[in-house]
Amino acid sequence: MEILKELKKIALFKGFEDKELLSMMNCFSVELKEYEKNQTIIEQGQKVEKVVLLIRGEANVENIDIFDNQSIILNLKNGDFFGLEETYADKIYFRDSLKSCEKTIVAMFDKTRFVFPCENNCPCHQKLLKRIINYSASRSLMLVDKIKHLSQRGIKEKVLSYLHSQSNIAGSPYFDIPFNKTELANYLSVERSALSTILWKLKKEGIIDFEKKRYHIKKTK
Amino acid sequence: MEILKELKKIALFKGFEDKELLSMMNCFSVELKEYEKNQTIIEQGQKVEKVVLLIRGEANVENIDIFDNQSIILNLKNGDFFGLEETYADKIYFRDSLKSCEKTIVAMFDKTRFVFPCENNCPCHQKLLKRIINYSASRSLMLVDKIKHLSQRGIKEKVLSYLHSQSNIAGSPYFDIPFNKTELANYLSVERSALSTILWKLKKEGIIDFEKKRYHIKKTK
DNA sequence: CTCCAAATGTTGAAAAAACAACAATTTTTC
DNA sequence: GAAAAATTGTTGTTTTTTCAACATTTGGAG
Repeated sequence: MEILKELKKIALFKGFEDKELLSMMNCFSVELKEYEKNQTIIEQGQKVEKVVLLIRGEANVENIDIFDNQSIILNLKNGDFFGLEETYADKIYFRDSLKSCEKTIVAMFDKTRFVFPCENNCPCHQKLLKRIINYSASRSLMLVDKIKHLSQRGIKEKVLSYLHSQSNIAGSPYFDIPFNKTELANYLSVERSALSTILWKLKKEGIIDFEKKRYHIKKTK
Repeated sequence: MEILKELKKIALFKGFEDKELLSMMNCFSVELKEYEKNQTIIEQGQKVEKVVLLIRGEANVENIDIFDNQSIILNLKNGDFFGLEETYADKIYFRDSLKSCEKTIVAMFDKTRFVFPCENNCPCHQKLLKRIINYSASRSLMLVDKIKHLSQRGIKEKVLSYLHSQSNIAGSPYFDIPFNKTELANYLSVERSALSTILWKLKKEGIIDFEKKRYHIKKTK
């Protein structure tokens, strides 16, 4: 079965046997769905009924605020969840939308299984729970990181803060980021054209280098 | 014992019996500590060895960034954890500091117990785990909220986004916030004097009202 | 290959925020 | 309750960002 291979690639299911995965999929009534580029997977305001796991592709968590402006909150890749926090925190409605950036495959999990583990006490729940906690904790830390970037006063500081953090995650001064320039401006919540100007200024000053989505931090600080 | 009464007030331990609490405290080698105003409870860069639970008082999560600027990431109250995410995400060092804003009592939990539940499979772990997940998930959602405020382009939009969200949490147009003006500016990462000007402008326009830490949203949108 | 659309870069003017310095007010401390 | 310290408000100047409009480049789709 094709899907099992995909699932096993995801950190959350590392080391799971085919049998375990199948029982898990049955237990959570997993439903696979496929989306084209720029489709809405979950709409802001919708009821929290499913937990979405990105199997393949890429999607953005987006929000329309009280002033009717749209912003990208997060970028999700395969292995990422959407709706996990809402489920565990007993939220009724989604406050953000999930939109595919490209051809995307997701697994829809029945939310109730996350809240009430199955009667037959299937072992996958125990195993999963620990990983889910780890996942949720990591996500929190990532959000704190984003807060740190957004808290920077100027565009220069914001983008350098972000690039340093990406470099740390990659463990190298050379790294790819998941955004093009327009999306990066959106992520950092700054004017695209101003970001463009500043990136080139930093390049000319020999502080960074970039080409498409690949960046290089030449000078630390 | 005084401490048991304090613990029972905390949402995390609601419904726990004295016996359970005592066994839990023993199991986690809980150590109580008291801090005066403006003391450093945990210093950025320190090793993650304890999980801190605020029992009484108030503390800020603060960070000094790569440009040596300090900012308040979060404000913690009784019932809030510090270090939980780092523990579950297997981080080695703290990337933020925890500083008391007033006289504060904290419980220091041995981190290893969070990672490896005790051999005797004590029931408190099971019970706690579920609540910890709920806590962690709620925190994530709160962080996403903060991101939404910081993503606003102008000071006016930032502060209104924050006040609306506080009003929602309180479930009323009248509500208290945990910050004075200086701290609010810090939290929203804007210039204090500029924030002051804008708050008064909003007041004169009849959009909001405020007095000390109490605010009132008069017009929605 | 050509055309079209999207992404990216550039510029100048307008708006907003930061900064700095100081006045007024409130809170704390002795 | 007076003095000191911290918080808050005010103002003018400087700097930065946004905004708007357009040029250039890139990346498909046919």
